[in-house]
Order: sequence, then structure tokens, then C-alpha cells
Amino acid sequence: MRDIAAQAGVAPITVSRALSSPDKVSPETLKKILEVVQKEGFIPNNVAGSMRATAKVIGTIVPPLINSGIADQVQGMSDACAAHGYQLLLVQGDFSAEAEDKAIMALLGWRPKGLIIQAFVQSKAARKRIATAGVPVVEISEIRGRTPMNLAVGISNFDAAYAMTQHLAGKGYKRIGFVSTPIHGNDRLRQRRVGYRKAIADLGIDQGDLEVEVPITSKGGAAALSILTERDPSIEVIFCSSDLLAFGAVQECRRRGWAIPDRIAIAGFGDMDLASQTYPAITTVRVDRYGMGRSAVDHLLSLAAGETGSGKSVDVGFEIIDRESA
Amino acid sequence: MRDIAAQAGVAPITVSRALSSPDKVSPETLKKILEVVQKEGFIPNNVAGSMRATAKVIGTIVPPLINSGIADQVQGMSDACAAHGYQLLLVQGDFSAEAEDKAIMALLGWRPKGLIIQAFVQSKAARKRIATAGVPVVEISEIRGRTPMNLAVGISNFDAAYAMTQHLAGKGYKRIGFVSTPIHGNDRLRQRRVGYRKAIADLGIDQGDLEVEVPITSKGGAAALSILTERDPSIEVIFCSSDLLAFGAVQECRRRGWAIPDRIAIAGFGDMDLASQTYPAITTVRVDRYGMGRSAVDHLLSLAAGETGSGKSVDVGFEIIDRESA
DNA sequence: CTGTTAGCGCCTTCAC
DNA sequence: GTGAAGGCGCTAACAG
Repeated sequence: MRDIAAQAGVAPITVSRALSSPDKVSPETLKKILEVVQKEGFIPNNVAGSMRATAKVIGTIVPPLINSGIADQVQGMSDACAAHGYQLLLVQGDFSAEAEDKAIMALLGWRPKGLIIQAFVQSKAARKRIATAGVPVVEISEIRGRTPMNLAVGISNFDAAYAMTQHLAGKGYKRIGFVSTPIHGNDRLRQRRVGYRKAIADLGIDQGDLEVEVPITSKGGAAALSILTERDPSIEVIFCSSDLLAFGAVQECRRRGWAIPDRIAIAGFGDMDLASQTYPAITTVRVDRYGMGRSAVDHLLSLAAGETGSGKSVDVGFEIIDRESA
Repeated sequence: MRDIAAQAGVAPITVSRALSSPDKVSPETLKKILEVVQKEGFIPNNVAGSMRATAKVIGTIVPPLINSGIADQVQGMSDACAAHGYQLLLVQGDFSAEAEDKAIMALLGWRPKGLIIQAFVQSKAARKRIATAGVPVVEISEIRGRTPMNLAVGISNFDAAYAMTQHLAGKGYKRIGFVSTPIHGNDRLRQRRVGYRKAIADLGIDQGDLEVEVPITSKGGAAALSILTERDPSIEVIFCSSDLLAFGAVQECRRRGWAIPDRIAIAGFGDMDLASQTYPAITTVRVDRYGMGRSAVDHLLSLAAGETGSGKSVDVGFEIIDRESA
């Protein structure tokens, strides 16, 4: 930057101003400076800049990207960040509290403008650290129940699962199974199961235990179909807590030559591209994951700008998409 | 950090050492410092640290995460970064040279240890900037043809597509179609098409134009099936440049009640989870995307450590996975 | 093994 | 509209 300044015949600070607030520099000076910058291919050092001003960085922790709609969310965040001139610092963690803690530490070390986390912040220690750091946090999560640290963006997974279960019952299905990936530490999944259970109870269906947990792969969905139909051969529909599982179940049916939805019906959750393209197309719950990502960034920047959204939740809503599989 | 030092009765530099190279500090001093750090919840400021030492950050540019195996690669990079104590700075771009330039500038501003790019660096300007910055680059890309700036990690998409086309011919298929997503600016896709064409030529098959480009969705795969079978009703197999397209084509067949592979056969590329789980399971080319991500980080750090891998390519290889769909 | 000194490159503050 | 001084928090380099 000194070089540029020398070449343009001005002081370094003027170059700084030319690049960050061009309107505070006279047009001629500006033009000359920009020419030199261009010629030299100068790229200002954000690291140095972030020592005095706060870094234009948003840290985010995401669960494994593989096999999930998380990629959509990351895309949304990335796009929104780009629109505001921010950068995404990405750390992956699983759903364990320890992994989360480590990831939060790693991110805070970069003094980001804010944090976006794909769940409620679990450990008290982490919450305290974040509070001490004075960094706003947006939790992309279940919005029912706990109060978020600052602000939560998401849907009520409880309501969504409840609505889907009711929807299935409304179509005449009596014995309704529920498949999920491991729930431990994932409040979104937990709320889906709670919603399902509540609906079953409200409907007065007496069906015993038709729940199963399987790995987060389509193979898991296939396995779930086997397990549940063995446990109760009269089961009529399987509600999967993710489209990937539903997809696996659908393929397993084809493998067995079972007609969907006549022999058994299947419903999913998420409305991934997959769900509409599979044949038969999968009845599912649509969630705008991309929008959640964008919205999270927007709200985070509002919080960082001093707006106090404390404790509120932003419900992006869901929609039951009725297709052929159930 | 001054606070911590004062409380522990040592100089700031000792705290610094205690945190970054604990073995250079006496056990007692170390213990006392760590206690204070713990008690205060101190998180060192990486931004400041990165002014003198180089930042433990790797910048990466990825194409849209949605609908692709890229998520696996990101996962691999993320895991490898975590293992080395590095952080991933993620920017998304499409395949255009302008987007790439902007993304590279944005990343270089953070003075990262290195860059990982999901293609060859396209523009001369960008290459020059990177060279000037003295930052090593690993290109995850086609390894045939152009010499990489420093080092490329990937496969020969040409060889892979050639091998698959030969494989299909070997199974007796005569009229072999080729579907890809838009090739413009994506050398991996281009090399797949070139490999396909070379194989067709070598086989002496005379079949006219059986190539089509469709959007990168499974719907695109369905559309491709319609287009190609209309263009040539006697087409026997469709080789899709991605599993997602192959999946769409398979679903379209089901919708039409066409038997796979008897009425028409389908092959994919990538061996996504999807490919093995779809029924019928999809014959495809397996590429270890996760491993590519990990390997890219490892090689990048070697380069950054002064190793000169200039111009070399690391071939992670591929494998033809023969399943039911072709 | 520990401390002193100096400075990374920019931006805030204040003066002109 | 422009510039001079100083410091952000940490760590290399050198000394003890």
C-alpha cells in the first residue's frame, strides 16, 4: 500500500480511503490511485484491515455436507455473503457438543462478525464464550421450545411432522411408521419425532412401536422398510424424516416388486430435488433450505448492526407436497 | 493476551509460545498459563497472529454445491484442514472466468496459505495475480492436457469416458448416446466428451450425432432420454456425464414403463450414493471425490512447505462399476 | 527456557 | 480533501 501511495504521489491513508470509501477522495486523486492499483495488481490485505475494523467474515458450522439438504443452505449463505461483501468461514462438525465447542473456538479466533450454527448452541461453555466475545449468533434450527441465544431461523419441525402425519391419516392410512436418522443431539429430528408421536396420540391410533432409527443414507431407508414391515406386516405407510431415506425405501420397494402406494406408501421430508424426480414422486414436506441460509445471513448482519432481535425466531414455514408415493 | 501474561506472571510471548508450541515452555509455566487461559476463556486472535506468521487458512473456490459430488470434496478438504489445524475459506463461483477472478481476488485478500480451485485457473490475469502473491495452488481438475500452475489433483476424465464407452461397446451396445450438463468452461466435462468421441471413432461406430447438453438436474436426465430416443429410436444406451442425469433418465424410463437395460441401457459418472441405491443400480465410473479433497489439502500444504511439485499431476484414478442399468 | 524489541499493513483519530 | 501519528494483538528475531 505504501508502494501504491508513493507511485501515486499521495499518502498511504489516501489509498486506503480510495479503496474503501471512494467518495471521500477527489475524483482526480481517485482515478490516479485506481490506475496504479490496477497496474500493480494490488490486493489489500484483509487480515491487516481486520485488526482495526471488524472482519467481514461470517463463521458457520455445518453438519456433514454429504447426503443432506445442508448444501442448499450453504449455497444460500454463500450467495447472501457475497451480496454483502462478506466471506464464509466454514467448519464442519457432527452433532456432538464437543465438536461444536471446538468449532466455535476455532471460528471465534478469527473474530468474525457473527456466527451461523446449524442447531441450538448446546453447551453452556460455548454459549458463555460467544456471549463474552460479543458476537451475534443465528441458529438455523427448530424454532419451537428453547429460546435462541439471539435469533433462530427455521421451521417448527414439530408442526411439520404433525401436519404430515395428520395428512397421511387423512388419506386413510391407519398404521403409520416413522423412520429417522440418529436423533441424538439433533433437535430438529427430535421435534419431528415428537410431532409424529403427538399426531398418532391425537388420532387415537393404537399401533405399538413403529419407529426406527437408521444411518443417514438411502441404504438406511431400505433397511428401515425391511425392519418395519417385518415388525408389523400390516404397516401401511412409512414417514421418513428425510427424503434420502424415503428414496431408499422407494427403491427397496421396486426391488421387491411392491407397488407404491398400494402395497405400502412412503412419505419424506425436505423436498430435495430427488423427491420430485423419483418415480413414483415422493410426498414430502417442503422446506426452503436455500432461503433459510440467505435469511440467516441477512438477520445476522442486522444483529451485528445493532438491531436487537434477541430471543426471537423467524419461521420460514413449510408446505406439505402431496405426490404419488403416499 | 497481556492480561493472561500478567495474571500468570510471565511475558506475553511466553503465553504465545505456550499456546502454539507448548514444548518450548517449561511444564510448570505451561500449566500455570493454561490455567489462566482456561479461567478467562481466552481465545487468541488469529487475525492478529496472521499478520506476522502466515494465516492457517486455505481458500477454496467451488462450483455450486447443489446437485453434485462437490459436497464430498468439500468434506474431504474440511476434514484434512481440521487435521492440520487449518481453516477453510469457502467461496462459490460458477464456471465463468469472471466469477473465478472475483473469487480469487477475494480469497487472496486474506493472504491464505494456499488456494484450491475446482478447475484449471482460466484467466491469465488470475494466474498472474496468484503468481505475484506467491501462493501455491492446487487445481482439482482434469489432469490431461494443460500443465497446472503448481499441481493438479484429479483423474483423466478423457480416459474414464473412453473406458466407459469401450466398456459399453464391449457389452454389445451399438448405438451409444452421450449426455452432459453444459460443457462451456468446464474442462472435466469437455474431456469426458472428447473421450467418448474418441472411443466411438476408434470403435468405428457410425451413428451420427447422439450428443446432447441438458441442465444439471435429474430433470435434465429425463429430458435427455426423450431427446435422444426421439432423435434416434434405435439408440441402445445412454452414457450420462453425471449420476444425477443417469438417475433422471432411469426414473423417466420407469415412468414410461421401459425396461432397463433391455429397452434402453443407462450409464452414469461419479458413483454417487444415488447410483448404487437406485433400482436398477446404475453402472457408472467411480471417482473418489472425498479423497481428492483430502489429497488436495495435503499436497497444498506440501507445496506451501516449499516442496516443488510444479507442473505435476496427481492421478487419483477411477474405476468402472458395472451394475444392472447397462 | 524466558524476555525485549520491533513491526506485520492497515485504519482511527486528530490536525491541517 | 488530505496527511501524520499511533496502535490493533500477536509473533519473529535476537539476546540473555
